[in-house]
Amino acid sequence: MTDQNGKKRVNLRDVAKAADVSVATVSRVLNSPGAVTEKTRNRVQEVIDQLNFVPSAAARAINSGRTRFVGALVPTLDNAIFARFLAALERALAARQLSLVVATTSSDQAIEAEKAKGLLDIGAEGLILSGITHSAELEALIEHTRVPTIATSYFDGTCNLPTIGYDNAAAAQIALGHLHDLGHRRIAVVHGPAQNNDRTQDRIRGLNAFGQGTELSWFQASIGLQGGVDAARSILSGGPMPEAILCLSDVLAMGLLFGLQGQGIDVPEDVSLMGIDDLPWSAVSVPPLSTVHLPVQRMGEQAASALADWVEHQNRPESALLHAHLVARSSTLKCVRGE
Amino acid sequence: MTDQNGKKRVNLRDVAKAADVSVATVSRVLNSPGAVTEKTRNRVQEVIDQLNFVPSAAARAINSGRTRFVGALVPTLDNAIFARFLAALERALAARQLSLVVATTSSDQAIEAEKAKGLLDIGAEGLILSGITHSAELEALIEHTRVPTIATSYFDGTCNLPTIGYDNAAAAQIALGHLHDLGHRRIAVVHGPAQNNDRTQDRIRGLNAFGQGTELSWFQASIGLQGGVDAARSILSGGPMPEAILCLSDVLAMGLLFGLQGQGIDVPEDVSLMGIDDLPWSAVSVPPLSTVHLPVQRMGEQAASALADWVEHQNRPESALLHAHLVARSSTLKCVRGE
DNA sequence: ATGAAAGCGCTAACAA
DNA sequence: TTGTTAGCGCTTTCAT
Repeated sequence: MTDQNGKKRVNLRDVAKAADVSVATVSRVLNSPGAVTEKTRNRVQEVIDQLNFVPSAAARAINSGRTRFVGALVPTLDNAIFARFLAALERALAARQLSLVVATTSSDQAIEAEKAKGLLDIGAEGLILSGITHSAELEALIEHTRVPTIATSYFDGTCNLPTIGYDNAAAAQIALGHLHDLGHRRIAVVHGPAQNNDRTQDRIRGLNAFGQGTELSWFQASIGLQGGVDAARSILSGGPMPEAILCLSDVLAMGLLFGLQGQGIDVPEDVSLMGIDDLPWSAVSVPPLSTVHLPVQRMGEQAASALADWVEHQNRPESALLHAHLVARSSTLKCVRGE
Repeated sequence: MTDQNGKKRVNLRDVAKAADVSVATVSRVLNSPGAVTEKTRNRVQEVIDQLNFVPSAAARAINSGRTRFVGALVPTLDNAIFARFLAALERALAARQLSLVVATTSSDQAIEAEKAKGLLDIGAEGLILSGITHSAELEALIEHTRVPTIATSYFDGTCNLPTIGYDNAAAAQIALGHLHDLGHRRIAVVHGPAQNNDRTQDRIRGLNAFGQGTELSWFQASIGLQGGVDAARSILSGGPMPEAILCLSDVLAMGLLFGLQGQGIDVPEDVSLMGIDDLPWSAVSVPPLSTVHLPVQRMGEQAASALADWVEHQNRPESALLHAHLVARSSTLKCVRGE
């Protein structure tokens, strides 16, 4: 291979020649230094440094079958929750000498399958997915290639794939439980598109199973901040004001907060507001947002170490449940009925 | 190479044998289909599909020198401005059959250099950097390997590297100009750590050059939202209230907004507030934030196409200046002096 | 402990 | 148009 400029890259043979050893020996000092005399090893290493030799990843991959990179498929980078997850994932992977190739799916299973195939085609040794619901093609692809794959943001001990994540239904129930404890019963629930999002579906399922005399009204918002803002309008124009609003994500809650404030509604005096995620801004908004903390950073770290271990030592990990917990701040207040 | 399971992957030879042609012919239908009879081509293609053959990226890379991926180095994923940029970049690269490997630098030049080297070692064909200030090692690395590299978020026609970005000094001046037009003179400027951030340095430089009777007081905030919140406290306790506050990023402005509101200060009645970036939330906050729109999505697209063209056709791109523009919303108000 | 040599899967001359 | 064959840079037996 020649560089784009023209002078060829230093290769094993060059090093071997310069160090007056065989290519095998050079290869050894690279891969199993213990199998080489210290004297030889030092000499070779010196030449390597001097010649600025970097083994070709491609050639190495072709022989060892290892490419040292994995792929992650997330719905979007435009939501801090995924960005935070990926940041932690990338950091933890890098510590294990693995690179991360990121692909976004726009929550579209067809795109997801296509990009996953693309990642595998270019040699990804493992895959990180979001959620456990995927297209038949993707499932077949994983089944067929047996590529180490971990589903995240979702916990399901019975899933074919190892899952590392939280119990979304429980997280939603924690939120609703908090509102319930404060005495709220008539609660508006705002969620994003549930169609292709099993995390959202699960949260909805969790709320429906909650019971305890709660009276839930449902609002589906479009994705992102603006969806929350619009939902505020829907809620305000859609009959009596609920006692509390539960958003199934912090981004939505932020939109709601702004939407309500824009209409002169005070949170939490006029209505309690809750989110799920615990993004950085939730701690500092005015009022600070009560929410359910989802341990996405830990999820990133655990997914990284589990996938690394699977890829390197064929240890298929067990699913891991990460605990979500309530973060009660001041956007929720005890319910005072009949003013 | 055998798969992690054990059955070996289908290779060119298998296909050739099954289709009863030579490996060269199979290679041709893959790479220059025009050079093969339609009849042969179809037959081979059929076998390829049937055997589910996927060419080995590593083997291809070793011969062609192409790996079809590039690396991007950003300070963090934890700021929407970079996440948005990367999202656009990834999308545009994918459209050109290039994958994106993301690495974060924490705004540390040593980490940046190290990760850049790692990316090159694994075969990155091109690099996207943030800003134009980098460690000597990284500059030497780029110089030496001649790897196509584009600096973003910064425009500098005289830079060694092609830059694709906006004029940070001008962007800051647009913001200050807006405040000036509204009659504000005593203005607090809040910026993040400038040490390793040439974008911030440039914005500061731009403001210093503005003149026109403005009286700037400077506040350095720590990174992120919390930095903005803290800065609000500093400003409030640090002497007379300024007429306006100019934040050198929207994240900081958001922190400021919350910090001020938390102290009972009304924006924009008590003080005008401005940001730079134009993140999604800026349009919907209460009040909506006046800011300077930085075209990061377009930057992602342009960087992708420029880098792709460079990598594929050795066309080194010219630097491109993307225009930032004022987005006046309601967080800024005409200055009323002496109440 | 070291070396020689046989591939890994593919591309690209060169021949036919 | 198609086939033969020589590598690409490395790892890995198998000898020595």
